[in-house]
Amino acid sequence: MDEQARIMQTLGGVSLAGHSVQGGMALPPPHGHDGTDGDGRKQDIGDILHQIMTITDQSLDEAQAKKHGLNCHRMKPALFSVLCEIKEKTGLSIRGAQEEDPPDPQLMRLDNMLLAEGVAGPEKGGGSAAAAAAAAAAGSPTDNSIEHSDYRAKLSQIRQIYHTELEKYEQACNEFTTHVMNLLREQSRTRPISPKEIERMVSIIHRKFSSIQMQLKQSTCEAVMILRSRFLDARRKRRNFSKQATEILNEYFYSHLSNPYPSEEAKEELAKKCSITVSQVSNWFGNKRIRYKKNIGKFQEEANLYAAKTAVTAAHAAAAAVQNSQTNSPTTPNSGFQMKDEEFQLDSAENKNTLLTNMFTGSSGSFNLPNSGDLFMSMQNLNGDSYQGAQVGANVQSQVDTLRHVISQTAGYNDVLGGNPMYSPHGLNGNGGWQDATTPSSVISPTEGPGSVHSDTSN
DNA sequence: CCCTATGATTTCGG
DNA sequence: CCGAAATCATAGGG
Repeated sequence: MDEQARIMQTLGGVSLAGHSVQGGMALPPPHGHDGTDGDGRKQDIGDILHQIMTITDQSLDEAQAKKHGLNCHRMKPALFSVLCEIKEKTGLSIRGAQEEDPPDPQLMRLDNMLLAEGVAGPEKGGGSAAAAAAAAAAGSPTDNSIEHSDYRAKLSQIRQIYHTELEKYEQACNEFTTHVMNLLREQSRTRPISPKEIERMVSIIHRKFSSIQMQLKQSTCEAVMILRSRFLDARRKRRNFSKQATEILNEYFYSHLSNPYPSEEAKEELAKKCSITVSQVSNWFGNKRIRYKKNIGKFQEEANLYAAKTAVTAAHAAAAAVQNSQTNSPTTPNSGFQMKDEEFQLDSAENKNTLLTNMFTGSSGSFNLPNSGDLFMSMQNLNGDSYQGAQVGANVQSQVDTLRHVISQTAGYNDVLGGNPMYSPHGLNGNGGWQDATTPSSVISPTEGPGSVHSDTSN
């Protein structure tokens, strides 16, 4: 036991010195005890330790030979186990000092962003997808998708660089890790290196490499941001929609004035017709609603224009029927329809609308009005739902004049075609919202909409 | 260069 | 997530 303690003491010093190779040579044997018997062995141990300490100073072959010699030394197992014990003690304190790695929030943020941008995500086609997008963009006349494909091409470029770099880092990391692990494993035969320590070493290496990765991610993020600001932000440099698109949108808007909220399908259709996106349609209607409501007066002309236009369009469809049912007595148009007057005792203007509408709807059964059966809707549609009407009547050409005649003979209704501000925004209630089309209020004077009408936002 | 129109974005409420 | 409202930023006309 006495001897054991001595060895321990000696090794304690050596082991620590060996850790941060600074001893250079074995410590002198500790003093203060009777050491007459173990002198030879002490010499032995000192020799071994010296060899261990200086092993790195020697040439490879030499060291290899020496190592082998050490490995076969009779004292080796005992020494080694003691070294391990000591190491265990010091190792604990080291391990306690630096605990598990925290899931770096910065890295998480970068990862999330890269994922969101589609840079880090699954390879979903990669360049081929971009090529396809470019091809699609080239094929279609949608002008903003050209920029978009450009953006995507650049993005996929970034993505490619990112991936190759990442792969490179990963490979290097793995190589280095295995190299170090082999080294340590090899050394663990002569030095007390526990598997846990190897693990720790590996994790340190990984941390180092992941910090490099983070730099890569960081710069990739920056690149994406720059790209975004160059392209996507350029969408703020808006292009006005084509005249035709605006036309179509306005037609829809004014023909659904009582409820200008296109359904998803309607939006899609409008988007297709206008060569814009659905969200652009939504934007347009959002803007239109708010701006219309804010200053109805300003939109009167436009409203009348489109009302007239659609009325005329509808007229195309209806003209034929109108013509052969009665061309000479338009003042009593309800003769041929099953209208019940008592149900339509509204003010005269609307009554006229009703008459005309019923003329149209009654004579041409192909008017599939959204709320068919609802006469108020029909009235409002006269103002007029040309959406379906345009399709139905597109081929009728020559009856415009007839219809004009019919309309003008319908007392007072020539306002519609004349463009006078008689157009009434049905369905827009006084609170600044569009109410349900099925419960229309009485007509609001166009010049007395919610809030000031003619002042605009002169703030 | 100013002014208005207009498409897009942001903010806020349901 | 949708829509209202406010706001931003540019287009486009004079």
